[in-house]
Amino acid sequence: MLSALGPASGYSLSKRFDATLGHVWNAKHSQIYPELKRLQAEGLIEVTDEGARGSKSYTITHTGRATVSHWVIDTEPAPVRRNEAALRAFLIPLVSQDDARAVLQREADFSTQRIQELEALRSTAEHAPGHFGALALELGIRQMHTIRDWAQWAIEQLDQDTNAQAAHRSHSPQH
Amino acid sequence: MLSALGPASGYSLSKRFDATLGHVWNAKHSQIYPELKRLQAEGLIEVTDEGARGSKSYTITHTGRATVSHWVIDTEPAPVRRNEAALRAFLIPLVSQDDARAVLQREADFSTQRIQELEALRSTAEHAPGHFGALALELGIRQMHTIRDWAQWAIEQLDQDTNAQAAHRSHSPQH
DNA sequence: CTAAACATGTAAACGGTTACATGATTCG
DNA sequence: CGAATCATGTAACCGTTTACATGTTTAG
Repeated sequence: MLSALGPASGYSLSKRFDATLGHVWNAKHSQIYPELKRLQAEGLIEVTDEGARGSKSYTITHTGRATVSHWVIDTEPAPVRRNEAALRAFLIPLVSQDDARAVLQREADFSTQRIQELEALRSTAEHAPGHFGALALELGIRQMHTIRDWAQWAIEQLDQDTNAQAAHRSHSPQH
Repeated sequence: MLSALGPASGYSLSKRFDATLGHVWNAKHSQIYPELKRLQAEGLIEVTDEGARGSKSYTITHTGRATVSHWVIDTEPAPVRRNEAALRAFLIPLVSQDDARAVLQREADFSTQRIQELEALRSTAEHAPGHFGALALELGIRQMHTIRDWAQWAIEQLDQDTNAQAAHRSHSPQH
């Protein structure tokens, strides 16, 4: 984050996480402060200013920037292995048809809400095309659309299964 | 998993994670064995059979099944807070245009490969419509499509930006 | 004056991964 | 007979969250 958005104190990094990066990667202040010390000890960042109320401004070093670039370029994509929405989907057959519909509808509603929040962000200056976060924000929005569409599709599937079974019963009522 | 796919030993659960649920939620045997003991102590599962080589077959109890259903129905969706693809996207402006293109292309290629793997799964009996895993698999496939499409869109964006800047330079060459 | 915001830290606990460790059975 | 597979466990470590803890400055 220091490499992308410039120098900051632990406190303002924490605010940046809440505002900008939170939907992509998050960190609490209790993780940030020790991490800043560790990065400083490794020479990847340095204290460049000390302001009011004991605040310290950290700036990324040349080595630090190189390390981040290297990570971006050389890290190979890995499949996500913690997908809570999909886990619930996996277990859906355990619950009643009505409960299943409700669960999926809640997922769809939640996504709709997130889409609105993220699209509001998109019109801010920091997320203009070419800026840090613009690509990530676009991906976030698309992923929310995907979950919403999937949930609506899944509800239709449930209903079709029900109708198909009902139709089958009415055609062969004795079996 | 015991509630969805029936009784299993720690070893076979580990195999099931590798085969079926891995792309959604994963667990290693070192996590599974202690967890089975914990769930047993809480009365959510029980040992129903002891086979060869000291293998123990665990079955979900009535309470266990109720607990899982309750979790599925009552857990509200939470925004994902660890999205490595999006994090890389966020940091893309740090690297050169060529490197950026390569990173995005790798992401697209990786997704294409995953799509093929997951679609191969879809034609298996366990993933037929209405079965455990069918909805989750569909979501997984759609999410991979989303990343692939997004990466391709992002590459186009990069190229358009370059062209626009080149055009701008050629129209006002002195500035 | 006091509540909110600014600002920084530490400790305990938890979930998960990696590595260590052991032994039984089957297949070639 | 030896390698692969079946089968179960523990220990150390790491990243993260929750809770604890403290002090300063600003705005109403």
